[in-house]
Parts: sequence; C-alpha cells; structure tokens
Amino acid sequence: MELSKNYIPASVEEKWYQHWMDQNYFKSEPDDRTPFTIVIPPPNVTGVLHMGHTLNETVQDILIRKARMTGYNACWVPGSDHASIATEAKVVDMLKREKGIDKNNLSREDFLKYAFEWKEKYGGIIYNQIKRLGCSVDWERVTFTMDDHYYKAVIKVFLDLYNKGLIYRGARMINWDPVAKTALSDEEVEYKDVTGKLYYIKYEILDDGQPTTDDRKFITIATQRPETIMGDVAVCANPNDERYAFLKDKKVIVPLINREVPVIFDEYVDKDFGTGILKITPAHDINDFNIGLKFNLPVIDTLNEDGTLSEAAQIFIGEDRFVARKKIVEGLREKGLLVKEEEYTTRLGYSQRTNAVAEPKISTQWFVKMKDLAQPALEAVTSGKIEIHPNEKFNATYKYWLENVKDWCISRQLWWGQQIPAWYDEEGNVYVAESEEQARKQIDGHDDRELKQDEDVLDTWFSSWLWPMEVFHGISDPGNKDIEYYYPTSVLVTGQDIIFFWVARMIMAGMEYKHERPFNDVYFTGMVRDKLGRKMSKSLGNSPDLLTLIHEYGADAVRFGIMISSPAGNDLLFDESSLEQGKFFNNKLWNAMKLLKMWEEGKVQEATGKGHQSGEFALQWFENRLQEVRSEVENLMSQFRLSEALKTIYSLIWDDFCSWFLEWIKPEYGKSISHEVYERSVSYFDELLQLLHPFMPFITEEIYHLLKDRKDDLMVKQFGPVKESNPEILSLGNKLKNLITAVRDAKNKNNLKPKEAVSLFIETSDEKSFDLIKEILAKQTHADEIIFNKVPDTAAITTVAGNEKIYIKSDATIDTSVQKEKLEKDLNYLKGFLITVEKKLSNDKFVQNARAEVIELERKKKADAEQKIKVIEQTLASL
RNA sequence: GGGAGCAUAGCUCAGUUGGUUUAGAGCAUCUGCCUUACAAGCAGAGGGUCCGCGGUUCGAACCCGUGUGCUCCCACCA
Repeated sequence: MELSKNYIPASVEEKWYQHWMDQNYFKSEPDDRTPFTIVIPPPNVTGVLHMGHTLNETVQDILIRKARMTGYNACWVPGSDHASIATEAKVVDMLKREKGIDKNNLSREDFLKYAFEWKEKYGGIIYNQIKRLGCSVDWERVTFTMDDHYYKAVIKVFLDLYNKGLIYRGARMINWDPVAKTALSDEEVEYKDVTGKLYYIKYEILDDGQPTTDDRKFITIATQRPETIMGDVAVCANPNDERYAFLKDKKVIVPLINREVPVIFDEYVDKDFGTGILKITPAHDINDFNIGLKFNLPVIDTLNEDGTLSEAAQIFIGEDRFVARKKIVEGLREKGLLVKEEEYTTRLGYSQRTNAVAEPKISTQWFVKMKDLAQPALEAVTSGKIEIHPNEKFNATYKYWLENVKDWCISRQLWWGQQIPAWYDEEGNVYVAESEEQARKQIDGHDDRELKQDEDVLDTWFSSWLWPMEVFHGISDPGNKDIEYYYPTSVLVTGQDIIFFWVARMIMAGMEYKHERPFNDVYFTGMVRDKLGRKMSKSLGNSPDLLTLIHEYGADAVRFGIMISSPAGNDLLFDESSLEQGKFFNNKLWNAMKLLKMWEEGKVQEATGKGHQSGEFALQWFENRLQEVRSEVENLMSQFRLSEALKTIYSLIWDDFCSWFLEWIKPEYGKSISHEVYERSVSYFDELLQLLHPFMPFITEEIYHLLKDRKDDLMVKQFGPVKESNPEILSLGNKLKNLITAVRDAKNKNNLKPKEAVSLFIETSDEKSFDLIKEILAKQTHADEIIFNKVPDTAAITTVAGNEKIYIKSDATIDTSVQKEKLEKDLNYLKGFLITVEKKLSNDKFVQNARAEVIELERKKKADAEQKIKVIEQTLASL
C-alpha cells in the first residue's frame, strides 16, 4: 500500500469516531469494575464551543480515555444547559429580527414553542463540535436541564427546600436587569470601574420660623444619580459633624418636586466625602434602604421595570433613566440649584448577560437561605474530602465566599425555565405544591377559589446545581442503580470563573441530597486568551471558530496545541503556532510509522550492523526509557499536570524514539532489520501510541491499524503495568548519547563532514561495555578506528563526554584553546562542588538525620566529582 | 478597603523540598544542508544583571526582608 507523504487528518477522524461509536466504546453501564465518572459542564444549549470549552473538553477527554485504558469503567456524561436568561434573550432577539414578533404580544405557550424550536435547531451545534473534537462521551446519556425528569427534579428540590424552610418569598433589595426585565442574583452582576460625574445639588432648608445657629438657606448634597432625587425621603448627616448640627429637627425641600423631607443623623455618613451630607433614597440604593429601615422611612420607587421613570417620580414620567438624568441636571441648572459637576470614578454593576447597568430595586422574589447549606459544603473542602487543583489558591476564595454567603435570589421574570411551583389565590395566599391540584388541597375549607401559578421561572443555576446527581436521575429517581454506582463522580473540570455560580452550589446540593460530595477532585482550567492576553470575545473578533481550526490542523493538532500551551491552572494565551507544532508532530509520527513499515516490507532477515549487540542494546535501552517515562507520566497525570505529561511524551517520541532509537537500529542502505528487532520495535511503538492516545486519539488509532493488521482497537487497549527501569542501562544509554554528540560536535567545530571517517581514542573506566560502545560509535559517528585506553601520540581533537575522554584523529586543523577554557571552567566548578559535598558528609547532624539513600547519593556525587576532576586534570595536562 | 497570585531568552512558559541547571524547552530569528521515514525535516548559531535592593548560606532563579510593576477575586462610601 502506498502511504501518503504526510498525514492527512480529515478522512481519518470521521472514520474512527464512527467506528468507536459503532463498537459502543463510549457507552458505560454499571458493572463490577470501579467507575471513573465525569459529568460535562453543560454548555449553553444555543451556544457554540469557544476555546475555553475546547480546553475543558480536551482535558476531560484525556482523563476519561486514560481511565478507560487503565481499566476503569469510564463514563463521561454529555449534555447542555437551558441557560434561561441567555437563551431567552436570543430567542426574543430572533423573534423580533426574523419574524417581527414582540415577546409582549405572545402567550407564554407560544413563546415556549418558539424557544423549543430554536433549541432543536441550534442545540445540536455544540454536540457536533464535541464529536469533531473526538470526545468519548456516552451519547446515550445526553441530558438537558429541561428534560422531563430534570424538570421534575428541580421542582422536587424546590418543594423540599420550601418545606424545610430553606426557601422563602419576600421583598428584598435585589439587582434588577432593566433590559431583560428580571431579577438577578448577586453573582450575575459584574462590577466595572467607570468614570461618572458627581453632581452637587442645592436642597433648600424649610423655613419653619425657628431660629438657628446658622443662617444658610441651602445645603449642598453630592450625588451620582440625580434622577433618583424624586425618591428621596430624607437627607442624612453624621451626628458628630458640627457643620450640620444646626439642621437638627429641620426639614429640607427636594428640588423640582418640592417634597418636604426630614434631616436625620447617622454615623454611616462619611464626614469627609462629598459635602458630608447624603440624600436617602431607599428604593434605589442598598445603603439607603438599610438606613430607611432603621429610621422607618417610606420607600418611593421611581423606576419602572424597564428602567424608565414611573409615575411616582412625578416628572419626566416614562423617560429612560439616563435621559431623565440629563434633563434633571438641566432643570436643576436652570433653577440655579446645581452647584457643580465633578469627574468621578466609581464602580457600576452590569448584568452579566445583557450588559445593562443593573438597578438596585426592592422587589418580591424567591430566595434560598444559604447559611445551613453552606456549612457542609465548606466542610467538604476544608476537610480535604474534595481536592481543588491545580493548587490551593482557590481554597481561600471558596472558603471566604461560603462563610459570607448571602441568600440566593432564584426567581427570574422569564418564561424559559422551570416555572415556580407556587399558586396564589385572590387574597394573595401562597400555596407551594407540585401541581395546581395539590395546591388546591392546601386550601382550608372551600377549594373553589381561583388559583394562579407564579409567572416566574427559576434561575438556571437552580437546575445546574443538581447536575452531577440528576444526569443519573439521582433526584427524580433516588436510589436507582446508576446514581448508586456512578456517584460521587471522579473529577469536575471547569473554569474558575464559575466557582461560586456552580461549583460551590453543586457541593451544597450534593451534601444536602446525597450527604456526599459530588466529586472527588475539582480541576480548574485557566482562561483562554488571545496571544496579546486579551479575553476571547465576539466583539474583538479574536475567538477562532473550532471547526475551522479542526479543518485546518486536524482535531489531534488542536488538542495538542491547546494542551501543550496550557500550564495547569494558569491562563493560556492561545496561539495558532502551537497548533502547527501539533500538526508537525502528527507528521513525525506518521513518518516513524512509515519507516517501520518499510522495514517490514523489506522482509530481509539480516541482522543490523556487524552483530546483534548494538541492536539488542538499543532495544533494551528504549524499553527501559519507555518505562521510566511511563512512570513519570503517571505521576504527572495524577497531579493533573497534563501539559507537562504531554511534553514528556512528545519528547520521548521525538527525541528518544525517532532521533535515537530508530537511528540506532536503522540498517544500512538496502538492508533490513531482523524480524525480532522489528517486532520488538513495533511493540514499543504501540506503547508510545497508547501513551499518546488520550491526548491525540485519532492519529494514534490510525497508525496503530496501519502499522499492522489488528484485531483490537487502541482506544480500548489496556495499559500493562509500569515496569521498573534499569538505571544501569539508562545511564549507559546516556553515556552513548553523550559520546556520539561529543564526536559530532567535535567534527562540526573542526569542519569535518558528519560522514567523514575519523579515528577515536577513548579513555573510559567502563570496560565491560567496550564492545558495545565500539559498535554503536562506529556506526553512528563513522569512526573507522576506535581505540580504548590509549592516548595517541598526536592528539587531534580532545573532548570530554561524561567520564570519558575522547581524542579524535583526522587531517583537520586543531584548535584546542576553546576546549581548554571550557575544561578549566568545569574544573573550578567541580572543585567547589566537591568541597561542599565533603562538608555535608562530614557534618554529623546530616549523617545522623538523613535517610540512607540520601547519604548514598551524596557519596556517589562525591565519587563522581572526584573522578571527573581526575579526567579533566589529565586532559588539561595533555593539551 | 480586604485577600490571593505573578515577575526567568523576542514570545509562551519549565525549573517539586537550595547542589551536574557555571540557567532549560517550544515557538520566533539567523546559518548550513532537498542525506535513501520525515524540508511539516536534519545539523548548528545567536539571544538571559533569573524585576531592583538588602539578608541567610561554602553555594540562591529557588529561602527571608524590602521596593517596584502587573493580574485576579471579594467589598454598600453617596
């Protein structure tokens, strides 16, 4: 069969994904193996996968494939989130743009019909992308947070928490999104620094005929939000502020609407900020609200749901809040009540979804009491039952949030989501139940009253927090065999930005309903940024399309590129050049396979080189090197240091396998290697492919099959046990590498051609490996003569490799000055080093306390250093 | 205002208990090579006061102090 010059991913990827699916490899059912479970962080149903998802998904697939090949019953559950506010906003937008329909003119039922249509149409996009990336998820377990069982589970939890007294309804100050016209949770508000203005406004002091110690007619108050003055119910000064003592028992007049409001005194007011006097607007500021409660002041809400001024404002009714601000400032200026405007930097809260400035607002909403739920969730992490990776740095933030957690506003004034199971009668009584019939049963006496269900739906996260349980129907059907088998899940892989939204709340829900952590480990990936360090965003246009990247580089290269540049937990700067590196790596693998294949097709049963020894050594060395790396990789992966594990494998394949091993066993032109060497080489290559497979599944599977006819598939091939590696063979290998490199170096420095024959004179203490060294060196360095332990009369080029000293004889001119300088440097260092090691060894404390192997290591270091010093001194003397 | 983290080559980062690291990798740059698996390759080269300053040590990129610069999270100063 003719193999293409380079690896072409396109056809290969689809073929294998289909094959894996046909073989049911992704499917998992409870059995007697140990489960390894991951639940995907469900992406928004109508979204597309961005680079952040790509990173998360790749990490999860690596972990799940590795576990599957290690003998676990690996189960990765895919799914998507209905994302109530985000999706509803998109559907509303689509209806307006494509069909000219205003949501306000639709019934709830009709709207939901459109929303589900939209979900059907676009919901498949992310699943397709997950497939293209090669993710081995169990497609029979796809879960959507609005599935029937899921919907039921959410309602069930709501009722349960309500009955436990952990859910209540009440009027509180909440964050309001005037664009989506819904309440938000505190976490859905993002604060940004903005430059605003501080307006200084004159309030007239009401002349009540009483004499005062001050004859001022006005006081000046600084505010950022002049449009809220119509909601003013008091002004407030610090009781210790003598400037305003004369205002005791006075009233002031709110400008433009001429409302008389009292002057109150509270220590909350900072004397040194602004004018030291504060207007109190309880409806539109959390602090004012608290002061209002304290002084029993009325609340005048001057804003409508959409952010326009309400009738309570009396003026500029119906104007948008920001337009009204300008007009009011204008009005104040005309009346001479505006003292000045000042530039001022402040932090404003923005709705995460609509980017509208969030409005603090008094509103009747549903809340979850968090304190009791938080306690076990806190314990689960501080006790170490759940480990957060890559490091401890998130423990502190997690702890702080849970210790200071506030009640969670869970009602949203939307349609897309689980409708709150509460019914109201005409008198406003509330009946919480799973259905209207059940609600009716709660009514005392007559049950003929008209009941109306709460219009609102629940926060998306109120469904997401059940995810690790309900994907296994653990809430709707508790005690079923899936939930008992798969829960708690093994690892949660997610972005650190949703630690509060999701991670903490999942732990709460898990502790509440399963009395068990939902996952053993949490692995936080960093943010994916562009190479300039900016966040990926649509508006910047710096977020590449996943399918385009896969098309250009292949899925394996995309996975490679994103993993190789993804140090655990740090943000990663996405750069396509790393994908290119992945593509090149594909090709290297491809060509290594071609080389092996060529030898097989040669079929000549001739030994490599002059004897079997060098081939045998190459095999032994690589076998040991392979085991050494395997144990390194195990270690790195158990610490979730995937990027380093990949680097290690990359270097094993490229440097050790391709550059050294294959070169060592490579036969002379026209000859082939022995059958045994071939078979063993192939078996090592198989192991390499297996090791790499979790990271780059497609190409490894393809090569595995191209190399030989196989009955099995690499994807489900089980790892053998990691064998111990023999340090002597490894160090002999290193010695050889050093010698060969040193000879090449020397040739290069002296303008000899790589293939030019030279004579080598080697001094070495390692007598038992003479023959082997000779054979390999002869082959790899084109030495025509190799003599041990003999210094030639006219030493040509001298070089030191490890403990060996090499003289190379040729006709080339000799330049020893550079060599000398380097050797002298080495000598100085080694002498210093020797002194310190000796000191350590003569230190009683050290000898007594250190472990035997540590002392042995030090002794060996000492011996090494002494040996090297001897060699170098001799060399220098002969120069 | 409170807390956390970071600073190593042009760029992105390794450097895991201070000692073969007299500082490494990949990418980028430059110089040779189309050598019979691979030019998507091979062989080389240049490039670093390991942020500044002090301290501990025989020895510091690593430990301690301090200064500077950047990032993130949390918080109700109009």
